Amino acid sequence: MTINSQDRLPSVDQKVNNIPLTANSMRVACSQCNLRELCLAVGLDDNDLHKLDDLVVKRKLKRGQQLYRAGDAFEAIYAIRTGFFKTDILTEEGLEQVTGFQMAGEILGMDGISNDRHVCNATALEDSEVCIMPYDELEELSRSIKSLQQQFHKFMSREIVRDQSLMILLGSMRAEERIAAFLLNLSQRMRLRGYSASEFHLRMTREEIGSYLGLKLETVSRAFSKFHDEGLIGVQQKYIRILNADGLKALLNHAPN
Amino acid sequence: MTINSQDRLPSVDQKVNNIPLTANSMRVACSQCNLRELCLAVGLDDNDLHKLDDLVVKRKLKRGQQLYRAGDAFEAIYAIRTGFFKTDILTEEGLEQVTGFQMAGEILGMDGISNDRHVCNATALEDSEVCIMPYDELEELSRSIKSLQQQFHKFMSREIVRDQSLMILLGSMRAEERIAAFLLNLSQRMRLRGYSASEFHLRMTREEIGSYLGLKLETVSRAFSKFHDEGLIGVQQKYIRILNADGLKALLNHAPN
DNA sequence: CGAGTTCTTGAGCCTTTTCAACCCGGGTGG
DNA sequence: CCACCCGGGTTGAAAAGGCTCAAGAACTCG
Repeated sequence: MTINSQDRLPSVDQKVNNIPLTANSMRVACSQCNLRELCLAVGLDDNDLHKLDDLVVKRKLKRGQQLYRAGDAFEAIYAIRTGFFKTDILTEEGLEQVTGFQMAGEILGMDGISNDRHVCNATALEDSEVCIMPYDELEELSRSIKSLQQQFHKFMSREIVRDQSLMILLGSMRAEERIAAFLLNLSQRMRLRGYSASEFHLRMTREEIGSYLGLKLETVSRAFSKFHDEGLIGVQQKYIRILNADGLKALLNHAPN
Repeated sequence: MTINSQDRLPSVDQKVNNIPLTANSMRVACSQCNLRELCLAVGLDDNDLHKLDDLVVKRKLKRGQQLYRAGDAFEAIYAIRTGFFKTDILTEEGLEQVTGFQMAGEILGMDGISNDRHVCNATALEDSEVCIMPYDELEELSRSIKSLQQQFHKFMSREIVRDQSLMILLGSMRAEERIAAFLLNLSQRMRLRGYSASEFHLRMTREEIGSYLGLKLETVSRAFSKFHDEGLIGVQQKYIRILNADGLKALLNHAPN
């Protein structure tokens, strides 16, 4: 069960062959990517897609490998082709705090633009593959391709909005609400990518979930157990089944008290 | 005590007179603005500054007025010339959560880019003045002026980074740490603008502070009182003096336990 | 000057954390 | 091949931090 495959997408594939896909294994064609409707390439025509192709290079990462670290010089942003990442920040006291989990089609690294240095670490939580988009070139290209510019701005703005909903979660929800929201959000993003929305493997530990949600791992574990007992979800370690999505949603709408 | 005045800035003022500043009171010249070193105009040369001038229009707001509301069509972003704003979101349950406080030189409205609708409300907390920058035109102009494009991207990225540090605050600090961090952050931003970093008026209520920091207003009040008793700050309602900034900082670095 | 906010402070309660013990599963090495 | 080890997960009991509720004080604004 993979991403919405090409049948849904405009048939640009015939014209693609002027790009030698095989010659350099690191080369990748946005025009052929089945994620292009999720990614920066949305709305580009064939011609512009090829220009984007020219600056994108691919990189594979093993589970546990870091794509970039806090403090690294900022050189590129990254689109996830396959796999799963977390971003985190080491606080002054040395605790890590997870700031996000990212999956296919999402963009990593935009935090680095502000100071020419990355402010967080990005780590692959499973074997993954990213498209490297050198920032200088992307900036230049987006000056000449209006829809690329617009798309890029939308991605940055979406990141801002995403961060704000996390702020709301952290600022106003109680533990079980946070966890319900987290599961529903994951489920929704899986669906968007054509995977099952009702069962999936968590790629992160309870501790990482807790860090992301501002909770301790024990609290996460307890909430999972409680939801399990109530028949809302099935839990076997990292394997999760959503048994009653409406029940989870009800936890959210209900005022904390 | 106003913003760092023009002595620090390049003397572009002589050439500015081709723009009739007086003719239309709503017209405003970035080239003459003493905030231009903080704002989108950073790094533009005279020529480009004038192009930016052409698209910027000014608007005044009284205390309590809203600049835009959640759901409004997104048409422009706004640079604050003078005054003080909050942004907030109404959650489904009808509670408002404050997502930020903004002051002179900061940009409002970038959340709207992602969906062509604003996702939060922006409200003036004192009489204020903003520069309206119609987004379509700004986008177009930033395709032709590289340093404007770069500056704009940096502002968006800075917003992402800012949101992430708030996430860390909300996710890993205890009440007193949050409040110490909040005061130090305000103080720092006042200093950047040439105001006193050690005494200022809070423009927001305890409830708004609490909402922003994920705390109840009583908790905010208690922390203020405690800091006061410890000689860290002076508090008289909204008038705050920072008496021992290092003492406040020490609260942060100290691991929660 | 009075009404309505906003702020402060106290007491008790509730949620989440802390600390600790234990379990489970998968690898490793004897 | 089994014993052991170790990281990750679960569960319980006690402690703590922040919240709720409530009353009263201080300030603001018409």
